[in-house]
Amino acid sequence: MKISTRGRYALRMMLDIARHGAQDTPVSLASVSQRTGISHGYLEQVALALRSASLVRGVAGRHGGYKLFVPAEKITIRQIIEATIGPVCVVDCLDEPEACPRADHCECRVVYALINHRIGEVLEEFTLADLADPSWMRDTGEALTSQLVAFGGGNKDRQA
Amino acid sequence: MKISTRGRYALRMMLDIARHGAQDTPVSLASVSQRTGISHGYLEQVALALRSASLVRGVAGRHGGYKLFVPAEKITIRQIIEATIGPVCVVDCLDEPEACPRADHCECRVVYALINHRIGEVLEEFTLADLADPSWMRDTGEALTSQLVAFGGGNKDRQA
DNA sequence: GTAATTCCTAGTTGACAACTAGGAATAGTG
DNA sequence: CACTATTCCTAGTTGTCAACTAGGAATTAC
Repeated sequence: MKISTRGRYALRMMLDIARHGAQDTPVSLASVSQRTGISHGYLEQVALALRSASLVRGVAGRHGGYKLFVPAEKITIRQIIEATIGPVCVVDCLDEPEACPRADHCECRVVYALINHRIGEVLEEFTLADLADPSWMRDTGEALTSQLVAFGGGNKDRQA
Repeated sequence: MKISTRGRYALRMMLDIARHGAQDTPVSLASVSQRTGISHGYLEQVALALRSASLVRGVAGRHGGYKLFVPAEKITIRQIIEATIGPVCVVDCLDEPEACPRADHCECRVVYALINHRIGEVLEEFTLADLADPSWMRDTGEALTSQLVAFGGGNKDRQA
Protein backbone atom coordinates (compact mmCIF):
# COMPACT_ATOMS: atom_id res chain seq x y z
CA MET A 1 0.00 0.00 0.00
CA LYS A 2 2.99 2.26 -0.55
CA ILE A 3 3.74 4.65 -3.36
CA SER A 4 7.18 3.62 -4.55
CA THR A 5 10.16 5.95 -4.45
CA ARG A 6 10.26 5.77 -8.22
CA GLY A 7 6.96 7.57 -8.46
CA ARG A 8 7.76 10.00 -5.70
CA TYR A 9 11.16 10.83 -7.17
CA ALA A 10 9.48 11.43 -10.50
CA LEU A 11 7.24 14.00 -8.90
CA ARG A 12 10.12 15.72 -7.16
CA MET A 13 12.10 15.75 -10.34
CA MET A 14 9.26 17.21 -12.35
CA LEU A 15 8.78 19.87 -9.72
CA ASP A 16 12.45 20.72 -9.91
CA ILE A 17 12.37 20.93 -13.68
CA ALA A 18 9.22 23.04 -13.61
CA ARG A 19 10.87 25.47 -11.24
CA HIS A 20 14.37 25.70 -12.62
CA GLY A 21 13.77 25.26 -16.32
CA ALA A 22 12.62 27.72 -18.93
CA GLN A 23 11.62 27.51 -22.55
CA ASP A 24 15.18 27.32 -23.83
CA THR A 25 17.12 26.28 -20.78
CA PRO A 26 16.82 22.60 -20.02
CA VAL A 27 17.66 21.37 -16.55
CA SER A 28 20.50 18.88 -16.24
CA LEU A 29 20.06 15.78 -14.14
CA ALA A 30 23.30 16.69 -12.38
CA SER A 31 21.68 19.81 -11.01
CA VAL A 32 18.46 18.03 -10.15
CA SER A 33 20.49 15.42 -8.36
CA GLN A 34 22.34 18.08 -6.41
CA ARG A 35 19.18 19.85 -5.31
CA THR A 36 17.06 16.82 -4.57
CA GLY A 37 19.72 14.47 -3.28
CA ILE A 38 18.54 11.70 -5.59
CA SER A 39 21.34 9.78 -7.31
CA HIS A 40 22.10 10.77 -10.87
CA GLY A 41 21.84 7.24 -12.18
CA TYR A 42 18.43 6.64 -10.72
CA LEU A 43 17.19 9.98 -11.98
CA GLU A 44 18.15 8.92 -15.47
CA GLN A 45 15.92 5.88 -15.29
CA VAL A 46 13.00 7.89 -14.05
CA ALA A 47 13.60 10.57 -16.66
CA LEU A 48 13.52 7.95 -19.36
CA ALA A 49 10.07 6.85 -18.28
CA LEU A 50 8.85 10.44 -18.18
CA ARG A 51 10.20 10.99 -21.65
CA SER A 52 8.44 7.88 -22.97
CA ALA A 53 5.21 9.36 -21.67
CA SER A 54 5.96 12.60 -23.50
CA LEU A 55 6.01 14.62 -20.31
CA VAL A 56 9.56 15.86 -20.76
CA ARG A 57 11.94 16.28 -23.65
CA GLY A 58 15.60 15.36 -23.36
CA VAL A 59 18.29 17.56 -24.86
CA ALA A 60 21.56 15.69 -25.23
CA GLY A 61 24.98 17.22 -25.36
CA ARG A 62 26.66 20.02 -23.49
CA HIS A 63 24.30 22.37 -21.66
CA GLY A 64 21.67 19.76 -22.27
CA GLY A 65 19.13 18.43 -19.86
CA TYR A 66 15.40 18.01 -19.65
CA LYS A 67 12.54 20.42 -20.09
CA LEU A 68 8.82 20.05 -19.86
CA PHE A 69 7.22 18.88 -23.06
CA VAL A 70 3.92 20.60 -22.20
CA PRO A 71 3.18 23.45 -19.79
CA ALA A 72 3.08 22.52 -16.13
CA GLU A 73 -0.60 23.47 -16.04
CA LYS A 74 -1.35 20.66 -18.45
CA ILE A 75 0.42 17.95 -16.49
CA THR A 76 -1.52 16.18 -13.78
CA ILE A 77 0.13 14.37 -10.91
CA ARG A 78 -1.58 11.27 -12.17
CA GLN A 79 0.26 11.43 -15.46
CA ILE A 80 3.58 11.66 -13.67
CA ILE A 81 2.83 8.80 -11.32
CA GLU A 82 1.40 6.54 -13.98
CA ALA A 83 4.25 7.23 -16.36
CA THR A 84 6.70 5.91 -13.81
CA ILE A 85 4.94 3.24 -11.81
CA GLY A 86 2.17 2.18 -14.16
CA PRO A 87 -1.60 2.41 -13.91
CA VAL A 88 -3.14 3.11 -10.53
CA CYS A 89 -4.51 -0.28 -9.57
CA VAL A 90 -4.76 -1.43 -5.97
CA VAL A 91 -5.69 -5.00 -6.93
CA ASP A 92 -5.07 -6.92 -10.12
CA CYS A 93 -8.70 -8.03 -10.42
CA LEU A 94 -9.63 -4.48 -11.42
CA ASP A 95 -7.49 -4.34 -14.51
CA GLU A 96 -7.75 -8.05 -15.23
CA PRO A 97 -11.13 -9.41 -14.15
CA GLU A 98 -10.32 -12.71 -15.81
CA ALA A 99 -7.49 -13.22 -13.32
CA CYS A 100 -10.02 -13.89 -10.56
CA PRO A 101 -12.99 -16.22 -11.05
CA ARG A 102 -14.86 -14.36 -8.30
CA ALA A 103 -14.45 -11.00 -10.02
CA ASP A 104 -17.95 -10.58 -11.40
CA HIS A 105 -19.77 -11.21 -8.13
CA CYS A 106 -17.17 -10.03 -5.62
CA GLU A 107 -18.29 -7.67 -2.88
CA CYS A 108 -14.74 -6.72 -1.98
CA ARG A 109 -14.05 -5.67 -5.52
CA VAL A 110 -16.58 -2.88 -5.17
CA VAL A 111 -14.57 -1.45 -2.30
CA TYR A 112 -11.32 -1.82 -4.17
CA ALA A 113 -12.78 -0.16 -7.24
CA LEU A 114 -13.97 2.73 -5.13
CA ILE A 115 -10.58 3.17 -3.50
CA ASN A 116 -8.94 3.09 -6.89
CA HIS A 117 -11.34 5.70 -8.14
CA ARG A 118 -10.76 8.02 -5.22
CA ILE A 119 -7.00 7.79 -5.56
CA GLY A 120 -7.32 8.65 -9.22
CA GLU A 121 -9.48 11.64 -8.39
CA VAL A 122 -6.90 13.13 -6.06
CA LEU A 123 -4.10 12.56 -8.53
CA GLU A 124 -6.08 14.35 -11.19
CA GLU A 125 -7.06 17.17 -8.88
CA PHE A 126 -3.60 18.70 -8.96
CA THR A 127 -1.40 19.77 -11.81
CA LEU A 128 2.33 20.18 -11.69
CA ALA A 129 1.78 23.93 -11.74
CA ASP A 130 -0.34 23.73 -8.62
CA LEU A 131 2.44 22.08 -6.68
CA ALA A 132 5.23 24.10 -8.22
CA ASP A 133 3.74 27.34 -6.96
CA PRO A 134 4.79 27.60 -3.34
CA SER A 135 2.39 30.40 -2.40
CA TRP A 136 -0.72 28.35 -1.67
CA MET A 137 1.46 25.88 0.15
CA ARG A 138 2.53 28.49 2.68
CA ASP A 139 -1.09 29.40 3.29
CA THR A 140 -2.83 26.10 3.60
CA GLY A 141 -0.48 23.26 2.75
CA GLU A 142 1.17 22.55 6.02
CA ALA A 143 -1.97 23.05 8.05
CA LEU A 144 -3.95 20.87 5.68
CA THR A 145 -1.44 18.09 5.81
CA SER A 146 -1.18 17.91 9.56
CA GLN A 147 -4.94 18.03 9.75
CA LEU A 148 -5.33 15.18 7.31
CA VAL A 149 -2.64 13.14 8.96
CA ALA A 150 -4.18 13.67 12.37
CA PHE A 151 -7.74 13.06 11.31
CA GLY A 152 -7.64 10.89 8.23
CA GLY A 153 -4.79 8.78 9.41
CA GLY A 154 -6.24 8.30 12.81
CA ASN A 155 -3.67 5.61 13.28
CA LYS A 156 -2.58 6.65 16.72
CA ASP A 157 -6.06 6.24 18.17
CA ARG A 158 -6.80 3.20 16.15
CA GLN A 159 -3.63 1.40 17.09
CA ALA A 160 -4.03 1.96 20.80
CA MET B 1 0.39 0.56 -4.75
CA LYS B 2 -1.19 -2.82 -4.20
CA ILE B 3 -3.30 -4.10 -1.36
CA SER B 4 -1.53 -7.29 -0.29
CA THR B 5 -3.21 -10.68 -0.39
CA ARG B 6 -2.90 -10.81 3.36
CA GLY B 7 -5.34 -7.95 3.74
CA ARG B 8 -7.63 -9.20 1.01
CA TYR B 9 -7.69 -12.71 2.41
CA ALA B 10 -8.53 -11.26 5.80
CA LEU B 11 -11.56 -9.57 4.32
CA ARG B 12 -12.69 -12.72 2.54
CA MET B 13 -12.21 -14.71 5.68
CA MET B 14 -14.17 -12.27 7.80
CA LEU B 15 -16.95 -12.31 5.25
CA ASP B 16 -17.02 -16.08 5.37
CA ILE B 17 -17.12 -16.12 9.15
CA ALA B 18 -19.85 -13.49 9.20
CA ARG B 19 -21.96 -15.54 6.85
CA HIS B 20 -21.42 -19.04 8.15
CA GLY B 21 -20.99 -18.46 11.87
CA ALA B 22 -23.56 -17.87 14.56
CA GLN B 23 -23.45 -16.93 18.20
CA ASP B 24 -22.50 -20.40 19.38
CA THR B 25 -21.17 -22.01 16.25
CA PRO B 26 -17.65 -20.94 15.41
CA VAL B 27 -16.39 -21.44 11.89
CA SER B 28 -13.37 -23.68 11.46
CA LEU B 29 -10.50 -22.57 9.28
CA ALA B 30 -10.77 -25.88 7.46
CA SER B 31 -14.20 -24.93 6.20
CA VAL B 32 -13.14 -21.39 5.38
CA SER B 33 -10.22 -22.81 3.48
CA GLN B 34 -12.50 -25.13 1.56
CA ARG B 35 -14.91 -22.39 0.59
CA THR B 36 -12.41 -19.67 -0.19
CA GLY B 37 -9.59 -21.75 -1.60
CA ILE B 38 -7.07 -20.08 0.67
CA SER B 39 -4.58 -22.45 2.27
CA HIS B 40 -5.28 -23.48 5.82
CA GLY B 41 -1.84 -22.51 7.05
CA TYR B 42 -2.01 -19.03 5.66
CA LEU B 43 -5.49 -18.52 7.04
CA GLU B 44 -4.14 -19.32 10.48
CA GLN B 45 -1.63 -16.51 10.27
CA VAL B 46 -4.23 -14.04 9.16
CA ALA B 47 -6.66 -15.23 11.83
CA LEU B 48 -4.02 -14.66 14.47
CA ALA B 49 -3.70 -11.05 13.43
CA LEU B 50 -7.46 -10.58 13.46
CA ARG B 51 -7.62 -12.08 16.91
CA SER B 52 -4.91 -9.76 18.19
CA ALA B 53 -7.06 -6.88 17.01
CA SER B 54 -10.03 -8.32 18.90
CA LEU B 55 -12.07 -8.73 15.77
CA VAL B 56 -12.54 -12.48 16.16
CA ARG B 57 -12.37 -14.94 19.01
CA GLY B 58 -10.73 -18.30 18.61
CA VAL B 59 -12.28 -21.42 20.09
CA ALA B 60 -9.79 -24.26 20.33
CA GLY B 61 -10.58 -27.93 20.43
CA ARG B 62 -13.00 -30.08 18.57
CA HIS B 63 -15.85 -28.23 16.88
CA GLY B 64 -13.83 -25.13 17.48
CA GLY B 65 -13.09 -22.33 15.09
CA TYR B 66 -13.48 -18.59 14.96
CA LYS B 67 -16.41 -16.32 15.54
CA LEU B 68 -16.83 -12.59 15.39
CA PHE B 69 -15.93 -10.83 18.59
CA VAL B 70 -18.32 -7.97 17.87
CA PRO B 71 -21.33 -7.78 15.53
CA ALA B 72 -20.54 -7.41 11.85
CA GLU B 73 -22.25 -4.01 11.89
CA LYS B 74 -19.58 -2.73 14.25
CA ILE B 75 -16.61 -3.87 12.18
CA THR B 76 -15.37 -1.56 9.46
CA ILE B 77 -13.34 -2.75 6.52
CA ARG B 78 -10.62 -0.45 7.74
CA GLN B 79 -10.30 -2.34 10.99
CA ILE B 80 -9.89 -5.61 9.12
CA ILE B 81 -7.32 -4.23 6.73
CA GLU B 82 -5.32 -2.40 9.36
CA ALA B 83 -5.35 -5.39 11.69
CA THR B 84 -3.62 -7.46 9.04
CA ILE B 85 -1.42 -5.14 7.03
CA GLY B 86 -0.93 -2.26 9.43
CA PRO B 87 -1.93 1.37 9.27
CA VAL B 88 -3.04 2.80 5.95
CA CYS B 89 -0.04 4.87 4.96
CA VAL B 90 0.95 5.42 1.34
CA VAL B 91 4.27 7.05 2.25
CA ASP B 92 6.36 6.77 5.39
CA CYS B 93 6.70 10.53 5.77
CA LEU B 94 3.06 10.70 6.86
CA ASP B 95 3.43 8.49 9.89
CA GLU B 96 7.03 9.49 10.55
CA PRO B 97 7.63 13.11 9.53
CA GLU B 98 11.08 12.96 11.09
CA ALA B 99 12.08 10.35 8.50
CA CYS B 100 12.16 13.03 5.82
CA PRO B 101 13.82 16.41 6.35
CA ARG B 102 11.56 17.91 3.70
CA ALA B 103 8.40 16.79 5.47
CA ASP B 104 7.29 20.09 6.95
CA HIS B 105 7.46 22.06 3.72
CA CYS B 106 6.79 19.34 1.17
CA GLU B 107 4.17 20.01 -1.49
CA CYS B 108 3.96 16.36 -2.47
CA ARG B 109 3.15 15.39 1.07
CA VAL B 110 -0.10 17.29 0.84
CA VAL B 111 -1.15 15.11 -2.05
CA TYR B 112 -0.08 11.95 -0.28
CA ALA B 113 -1.92 12.97 2.87
CA LEU B 114 -5.05 13.58 0.84
CA ILE B 115 -4.82 10.21 -0.86
CA ASN B 116 -4.31 8.55 2.48
CA HIS B 117 -7.33 10.32 3.84
CA ARG B 118 -9.55 9.33 0.96
CA ILE B 119 -8.54 5.70 1.20
CA GLY B 120 -9.34 5.75 4.88
CA GLU B 121 -12.74 7.27 4.17
CA VAL B 122 -13.71 4.48 1.80
CA LEU B 123 -12.50 1.81 4.18
CA GLU B 124 -14.59 3.32 6.95
CA GLU B 125 -17.61 3.74 4.74
CA PHE B 126 -18.40 0.04 4.76
CA THR B 127 -18.91 -2.38 7.58
CA LEU B 128 -18.54 -6.11 7.38
CA ALA B 129 -22.32 -6.36 7.53
CA ASP B 130 -22.65 -4.17 4.46
CA LEU B 131 -20.52 -6.52 2.41
CA ALA B 132 -21.86 -9.68 3.94
CA ASP B 133 -25.38 -8.87 2.82
CA PRO B 134 -25.50 -9.88 -0.83
CA SER B 135 -28.76 -8.08 -1.64
CA TRP B 136 -27.45 -4.60 -2.35
CA MET B 137 -24.63 -6.19 -4.29
CA ARG B 138 -27.08 -7.72 -6.73
CA ASP B 139 -28.70 -4.35 -7.25
CA THR B 140 -25.85 -1.96 -7.61
CA GLY B 141 -22.56 -3.66 -6.89
CA GLU B 142 -21.64 -5.10 -10.23
CA ALA B 143 -22.82 -2.11 -12.16
CA LEU B 144 -21.02 0.24 -9.82
CA THR B 145 -17.79 -1.65 -10.09
CA SER B 146 -17.66 -1.78 -13.85
CA GLN B 147 -18.57 1.88 -13.95
CA LEU B 148 -15.77 2.78 -11.57
CA VAL B 149 -13.26 0.60 -13.33
CA ALA B 150 -14.19 2.06 -16.68
CA PHE B 151 -14.29 5.65 -15.54
CA GLY B 152 -12.04 5.93 -12.51
CA GLY B 153 -9.41 3.59 -13.83
CA GLY B 154 -9.36 5.28 -17.16
CA ASN B 155 -6.20 3.36 -17.82
CA LYS B 156 -7.13 2.17 -21.27
CA ASP B 157 -7.55 5.68 -22.61
CA ARG B 158 -4.69 7.03 -20.66
CA GLN B 159 -2.27 4.36 -21.74
CA ALA B 160 -2.98 4.71 -25.43
C1' DG C 1 38.27 17.32 -30.21
C1' DT C 2 37.08 17.43 -25.77
C1' DA C 3 33.97 17.82 -22.06
C1' DA C 4 29.35 17.60 -20.56
C1' DT C 5 25.38 15.83 -21.20
C1' DT C 6 21.46 12.35 -22.49
C1' DC C 7 20.58 7.62 -23.85
C1' DC C 8 20.34 2.60 -23.07
C1' DT C 9 21.00 -2.07 -21.10
C1' DA C 10 22.37 -5.04 -17.75
C1' DG C 11 23.57 -6.27 -13.48
C1' DT C 12 23.24 -6.40 -8.00
C1' DT C 13 21.39 -6.38 -3.58
C1' DG C 14 18.17 -6.43 0.15
C1' DA C 15 13.69 -6.65 1.75
C1' DC C 16 9.45 -8.48 2.00
C1' DA C 17 5.19 -10.80 0.53
C1' DA C 18 3.33 -15.19 0.36
C1' DC C 19 3.48 -18.94 1.64
C1' DT C 20 4.94 -23.99 4.06
C1' DA C 21 6.18 -26.99 8.10
C1' DG C 22 5.86 -28.84 12.34
C1' DG C 23 4.64 -29.28 16.68
C1' DA C 24 2.38 -27.85 21.34
C1' DA C 25 -1.94 -26.70 23.71
C1' DT C 26 -6.93 -27.31 24.04
C1' DA C 27 -11.37 -29.36 24.13
C1' DG C 28 -15.20 -32.11 22.72
C1' DT C 29 -16.54 -37.39 21.81
C1' DG C 30 -16.76 -42.41 22.36
C1' DC D 1 -8.84 -42.24 29.21
C1' DA D 2 -7.66 -42.18 24.44
C1' DC D 3 -8.60 -40.05 20.16
C1' DT D 4 -9.26 -36.53 17.09
C1' DA D 5 -10.25 -32.05 15.46
C1' DT D 6 -9.26 -27.87 16.19
C1' DT D 7 -6.60 -23.37 17.49
C1' DC D 8 -2.11 -21.58 18.74
C1' DC D 9 2.72 -20.29 17.81
C1' DT D 10 7.35 -19.96 15.70
C1' DA D 11 10.46 -20.67 12.25
C1' DG D 12 11.76 -21.54 7.89
C1' DT D 13 11.61 -21.06 2.43
C1' DT D 14 11.07 -19.13 -1.93
C1' DG D 15 10.36 -15.91 -5.50
C1' DT D 16 9.67 -11.41 -6.83
C1' DC D 17 10.52 -6.75 -7.13
C1' DA D 18 11.96 -2.21 -5.63
C1' DA D 19 15.90 0.48 -5.51
C1' DC D 20 19.57 1.14 -6.84
C1' DT D 21 24.75 0.83 -9.43
C1' DA D 22 27.84 0.33 -13.57
C1' DG D 23 29.51 1.16 -17.84
C1' DG D 24 29.59 2.56 -22.16
C1' DA D 25 27.55 4.59 -26.71
C1' DA D 26 25.48 8.68 -28.89
C1' DT D 27 24.96 13.63 -29.02
C1' DT D 28 26.18 18.49 -29.00
C1' DA D 29 28.07 23.01 -27.32
C1' DC D 30 32.48 25.34 -26.92
